[in-house]
Amino acid sequence: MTPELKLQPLRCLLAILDQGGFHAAAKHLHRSQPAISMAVRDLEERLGQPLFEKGNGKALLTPFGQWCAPRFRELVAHHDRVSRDAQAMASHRAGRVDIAAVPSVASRLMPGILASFVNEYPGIEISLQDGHSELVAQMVVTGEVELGITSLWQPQEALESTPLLHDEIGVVCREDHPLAAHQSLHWRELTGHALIRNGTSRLLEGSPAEGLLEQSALYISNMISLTAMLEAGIGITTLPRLAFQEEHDRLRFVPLSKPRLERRIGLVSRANVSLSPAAAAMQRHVMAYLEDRKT
Amino acid sequence: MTPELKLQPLRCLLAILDQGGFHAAAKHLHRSQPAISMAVRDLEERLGQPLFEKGNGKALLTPFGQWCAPRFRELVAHHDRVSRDAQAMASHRAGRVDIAAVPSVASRLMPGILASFVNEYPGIEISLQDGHSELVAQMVVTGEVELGITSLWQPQEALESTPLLHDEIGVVCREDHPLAAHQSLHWRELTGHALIRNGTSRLLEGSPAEGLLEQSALYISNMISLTAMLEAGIGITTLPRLAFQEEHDRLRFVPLSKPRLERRIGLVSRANVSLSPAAAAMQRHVMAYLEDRKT
DNA sequence: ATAAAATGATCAGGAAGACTTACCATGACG
DNA sequence: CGTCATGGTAAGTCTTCCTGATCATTTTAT
Repeated sequence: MTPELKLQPLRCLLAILDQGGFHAAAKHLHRSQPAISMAVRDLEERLGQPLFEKGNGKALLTPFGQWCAPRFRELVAHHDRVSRDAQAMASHRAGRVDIAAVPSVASRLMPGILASFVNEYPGIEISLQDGHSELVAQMVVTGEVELGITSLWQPQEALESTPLLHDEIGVVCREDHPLAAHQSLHWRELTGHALIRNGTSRLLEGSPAEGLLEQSALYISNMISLTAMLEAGIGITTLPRLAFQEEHDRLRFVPLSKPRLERRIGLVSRANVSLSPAAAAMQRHVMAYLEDRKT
Repeated sequence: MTPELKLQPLRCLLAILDQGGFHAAAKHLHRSQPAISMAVRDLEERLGQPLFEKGNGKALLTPFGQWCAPRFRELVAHHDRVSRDAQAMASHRAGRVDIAAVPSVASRLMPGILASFVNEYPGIEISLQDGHSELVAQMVVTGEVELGITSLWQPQEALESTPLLHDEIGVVCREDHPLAAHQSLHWRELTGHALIRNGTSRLLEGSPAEGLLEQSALYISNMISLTAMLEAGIGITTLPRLAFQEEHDRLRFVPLSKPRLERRIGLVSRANVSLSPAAAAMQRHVMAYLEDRKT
């Protein structure tokens, strides 16, 4: 019923109009002149009406042709737009990645990563949000974000993860605290000191130091508040090194050596679902960036 | 640089999505299944990115594919429209308009409009379908129809709209309902009465009467069912006047005066795309018809 | 007026592409 | 463990499309 108008003949028609003749159009399209003739005839047959006035030697549109031409032009333009956009999307020159990361990574690692990424892929839109590790994992599972950077808790069915770096756990206290002078600490040395729990405290769970958590009466989730409490000398806390702001001159970070604890930070994405081109580029970039940085 | 996307492979892709599998698509397109596979592979090669997830047995789009699919669908729809229009024009049927309208307009306004239109333009084919307001807008955007008559929700980028008329919102209840005797109503007077929500209830959102919706336990989308519920005295509802069938002798329409609410009905078409002659004629006709009718 | 040039149309042959038939690999299910 | 579904692959056939040569007609130049 409705004939299938192929794009090439339409392009021929438009080229004839733009270039002002069959021969010129042929040259413009890098085709031979008969090809143009045939394309036009094919179109005319499909539509059941002549597009060009016959008889006189010149290329002149029929009224029907005049009616068709702008629509054909629009259609071809539409095609080119779609094709170009898809091409741009496929080759990472456009697109969008949504990322979630735990706060420490978001504030200390991502700025550098994103700076070099936007430099390399200027067309890609990026959205970064932070949340605690389980929230990050959940956002990846639900598809709210495509990539997550978070603690590798335990292998989850729906997630695919790549380890990125190890982050050592240590004790944070004020510089004048008795523990501040140590080079490293055994967990027993913490007993008796007021311990403030925070969002990363669950990293102690399952280790010999787990018992310490039960003695702790304070839980502070906000990092700013936590820092203020530590500076006020209200107690000590445990943090991964990455989450400790090393610039703080009144606070000290002392690694826990027995047990030596660390969280493994990794890049997670949904399993069995391939990433968008933009997200794949981001994934490669993150991994390359951290690989470089290790050396 | 920009690959030439042929239409047939695009159709294959869409058929796979719509029919839910390669085999089903093949049957639908009267092709063999390998042809579909090859078409998809051809597309993927041109774009440089896979469109379908490999490995698992099911036909699942990659994110890139999900991004592409709606654009491809739009492009194919555009082609079909151009092809159909040209075909119609070639066969002296002078044209064709596809219109979508919200149900109230389709049932109460369009009969009169179309009656006079076919009288004036006997050669033009008309197709009218109805759907809720967002569906109408979407059909215009995708090019499934050229003209839409719908609630002007908020100005949309891809759409061009012309206001046609204002449609007052009111309360509909049975004639023996306590509210039926009023000439107009303040929204507070509705509290305590069982309110049935319907497809037009979102018109109350953002107004003082919005709170009423939360008390409502019933949502009925079908107008016939809604009328039956009202006649049974199960509750009251709000409707634009145009959606209320004035012939109903057991139901009453009482305007809401505080707040006075109205939906603006308008004629929408795609922006930056010229209408077919037939659609342009229809657009002029609709506007003239309603201008006449106001007086 | 006549030759020269340019227009588009036509035809046969060949290269490229698309479709089909037949067969293969894999995963779900009883 | 076999059966049925999925989609992927390979070789052969057929169609489509393009080219090169040639023709008919009109326009232009001498």
